[in-house]
Parts: sequence; C-alpha cells; structure tokens
Amino acid sequence: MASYPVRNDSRIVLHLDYDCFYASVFEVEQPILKTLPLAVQQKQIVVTCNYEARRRGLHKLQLIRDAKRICPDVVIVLGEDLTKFRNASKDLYLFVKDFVWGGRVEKLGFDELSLDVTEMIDYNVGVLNPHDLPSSFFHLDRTDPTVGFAYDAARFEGQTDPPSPEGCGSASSLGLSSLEVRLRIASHLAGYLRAQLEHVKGYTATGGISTSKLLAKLVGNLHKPNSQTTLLPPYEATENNSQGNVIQFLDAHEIRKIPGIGSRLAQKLKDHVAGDDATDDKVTVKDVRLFPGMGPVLLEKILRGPGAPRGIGMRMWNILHGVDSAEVLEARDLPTQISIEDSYGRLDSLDSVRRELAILAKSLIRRMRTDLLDKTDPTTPLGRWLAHPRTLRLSTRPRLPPDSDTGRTYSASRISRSTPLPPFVFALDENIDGLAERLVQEAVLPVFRKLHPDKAGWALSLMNIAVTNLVESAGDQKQSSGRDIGKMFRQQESRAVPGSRTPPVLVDPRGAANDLLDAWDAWEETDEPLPGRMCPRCEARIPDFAWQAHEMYHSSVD
DNA sequence: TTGGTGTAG
DNA sequence: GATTCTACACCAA
Repeated sequence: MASYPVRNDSRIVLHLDYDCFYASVFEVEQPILKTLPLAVQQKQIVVTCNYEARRRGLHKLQLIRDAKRICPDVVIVLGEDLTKFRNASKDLYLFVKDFVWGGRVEKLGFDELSLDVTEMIDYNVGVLNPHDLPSSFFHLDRTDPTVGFAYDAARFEGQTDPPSPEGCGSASSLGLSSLEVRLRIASHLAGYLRAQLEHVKGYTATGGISTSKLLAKLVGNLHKPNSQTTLLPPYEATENNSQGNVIQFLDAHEIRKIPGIGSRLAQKLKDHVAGDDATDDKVTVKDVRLFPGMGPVLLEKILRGPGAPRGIGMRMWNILHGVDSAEVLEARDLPTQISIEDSYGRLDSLDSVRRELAILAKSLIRRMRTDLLDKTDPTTPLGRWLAHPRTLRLSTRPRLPPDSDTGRTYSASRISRSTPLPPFVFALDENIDGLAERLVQEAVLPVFRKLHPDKAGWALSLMNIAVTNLVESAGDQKQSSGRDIGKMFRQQESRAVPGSRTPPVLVDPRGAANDLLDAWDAWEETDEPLPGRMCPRCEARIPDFAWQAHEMYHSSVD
C-alpha cells in the first residue's frame, strides 16, 4: 500500500480576511461612502469595490469604463498610492496581535492574517466547566481572570462546514472529540476578534477556523462577507463518515483554488489528469488525488520543470490531503525589499523616462525613510537606519513582449538589471528631491542603459525600481546575526594598545557593520594587538579596519 | 549575486 | 491572459 500523509491537528489556526479592504479604508475615512456603491481605481481598472457596488454588478479587476456603464452613479476613488492601505494594514495587524498570546500572527498581504491561537484555546479548554458550557468565560489573559468575554461553549459561533445539525447541544458534549471542543471555543474567539475589529476599528472581516493555515484560509472563503466558518470535525474517517470532513471539503475544490497552486501548476495537473482532449473540464482535487498511479513521485514528475521548487511532489501530495505543516510566522520587522512602480501607456523618450524615474526615486527614498528608519531613539533625532539595502534594481516591461506571436509559451514580460546602491541616499539631512535626482543620474540611468542599450526602439509600459539585499544594522539590543557586540567591546578593551588612555570606540553600530564584524572575527583568531589610530572628533581610538566606516559615520551624522 | 518565474492579495 | 502595485520564495547560472 502507498503511504498517505498524516495530519497533525494539534494546532488551532484562525484566518481573517478584511472585507474589500481598499474600499473599507475609504469607508472608515468617510462613513457616508458605506451607503453608496464605491469602487477603487488604479489606472483604468477597478481594483476592488464595496458590496453595495457588487450588488449592482461591479466586480474586481473590471474596466472603469464598464463599471461606469453598468452603474452610472458609482463613486470612484483613486487608489494608486498604497500608503494609507499600508498604514491601515499595519494598524489592524498590531491591534489583532495584541490579543494573541505569543504574538503568533502572520500577515498575508495587506488584508489577511493567520493566527496561531493554540495556546489560548488549550488554556481555555482547561478552565471550561463541562457541566455548564452555555455560561463559559473566555480568558484573554492568563494573569488577570477578569479580562475576556462570556460565551456559549455548547455551540459554534458563526457557520460551520458541513452545516451543523440544529439542536446538538451540550447533551452530546460528553462524547465529543477534544478537537471539536477546541474548534468550538476557537470559533468564539474568532467572533470576538471580528467584533473588536468592527466596533473599535470599523473594519468587518471574514474568518476561517481550522487546524492549519491552508484549511483555515480555504474554509474562510465559504461565507463572505462579514461572517465566519469553522471546518467541522471529524477530520479523520469514521464509521459514519467514510472519508472525514477534510477530504470531503478539499475534494470538491477546483485544483486551481488551492493556495499555492497557481495557473501554471494547475495547468500541468490538468494536462495530466484530463488529457489533451478534455481541455475545458474543471479538474478537482479529487480528480488529481485519485488519478491512477498518483502519489508524490508522479506529482514530482508532473510538476518538475524550470522554476519548480524541490520536493514539490511531496508537498503537493500533502496539500491534496489537507496536510499543511507550515508554521504561522510572525511578520518580519523589516521588509526584504521595497519597490515602487508605475505603468504607462507608452514611454519611448529618454526625457520622459528620466522624468518618471525621478518620480519613482522620490517615492522610493520616502519609503526607505518610513520603513527602514528608527525614529524612536532620541539620540538620533533624524532617525537611525535599521538596515541598509545594498542593491538597486530597475525593471521594465516592454510594450509588446518580443515573443508575442505564438501565444503558446510564456511571456517573461519583465526584464531587470541591478547595480550597487550608492550610499549617499542614506543621508538624512539632504532633501529627498535632491537625493532622488542624484540617484537617477548616477545609478538608475546607467542601469537603464544596461537594460536598453539601443537609443530608441523600446517602448515601455512599466518601470519599477527596487532596493533589495538589506543588511541589518548591528542592533543596539538585538543580536544582529548571533554576534555579541558587548563581547566585542570587552575584548577590545582587554587587548587595547598600550599607551592609549581613552578606551577605544569600535565604530558607531548604525553603520553598515557586517564587513567590520567579519574583520573582527578574523582579528579574534590572531594574537595581534589591534592596530588603530585616534579620531580627533571622538577623541577615541578607532581600529584601522573600522576607520573607513567610522569616517562615513561622521559624514552622515555631522 | 543576478535575473527570472511563479505565487499571492 | 492581462488589467494594478506590490512582496516573497525559489530557481539556475
């Protein structure tokens, strides 16, 4: 017999999805909009619209022209600048995270969260009074028993899938699996969090409750908007339920609807299970799962190819059985890249390119300052860089992809080139416009020529500039990469060059410190005294290997 | 490290 | 498909 994946249902995961998020941000700003059909515009399309607009036939990714024709009184707001969405998203994230023990909240884009609430649920299972489930109290705080909310633990909050037979109340609770109890309690936590989100912050959300990110997200899609769904046990096969609800639930899904299976993977899977003739058929998870010979090995063979991750066969086999071991990860402190882009009808003169690049560069430097600067430290009033991107990337999209005739194969529509990011962009006392102009002149235009060496002939529909390759500054309290800054200072003192009166200063840790740290590691291997010289500004001894960075520090701070 | 693909919202 | 403006993981070279 082939071996089948085994689910680990020890965790409880909530998924939250703010309803039509961009539109809601405007509605919170201007509540009158809630009563009107509202569409958010980027360029010539409706990126999202509120439910009043959907009732009148509008939908996401619709042409503005069509939207106006179908619903002439639609209110249209511009949503190309993502700043306010980014800010609202962060605010809501921090709001929710405050409730969740251990801060186990992961962000998926601007409008979705996954919460690992296992600890909270298991604690609340422990304090349950099995003789009086209807008057339970959910404890949101381990230490203060007054913090929480009353709820009825004999029933599920919101919807379930499959729908729960009415009237299976506390009487049957004796024989209930602990998973059912835990999911029931979790459904009330989800309901509470959604109510808080709505009443405190003004945002409605849709929820999903299950035992993994995958299942919670999928089941959350069942009842939208402003509702929630719990995937009901039994998850495993029983006498009455030959498959278990997880397989039942997943099997009905079209393969493309499974998170992680995009159009490419879906097409490959369809080609194999449906064959070349039946191209229009909807292929479901069940069709793939039960295909003759199906298993991790066949899946690996089907899905292998350029760009496919290793081990994808096994991962896919797991997913087809509802097995998702991916942990809920806390959102990063810092992004791995920041990019700004704009699209254009036709960009074909160097002058217009230069103008647009300057606009993009300004936004990029603004973003770097808002996302990469620590402004909380009073000793550095202008802010302190938490990370220094080392690479600048320019991407463009030619108006027509050169390989557009055959329609058959892929159109790698974007092309890009990179260059080191010149450090002057980190100067905080210069104005952004000046820095942006200089950045375009000295870095972006040279890469542009690398991308488009021909003087003409190109016509661009999109340009994107990004900073990547972020090197975190050696943090003041945080370990930058497992290295102990305090130890470095201590060792340095104990081995200070004889005759130097002042204790040596290594270098300001806000600089790009990684090269220094490497040099330090190398020196630690030796028994040599540390060579260095005095800095007149600091009246301190600076190690030679740190001298260059130390001068940069003065030039950027003074 | 760079340039590109695929996925997501 | 691509339409918008991103962000991330992962691949080969």
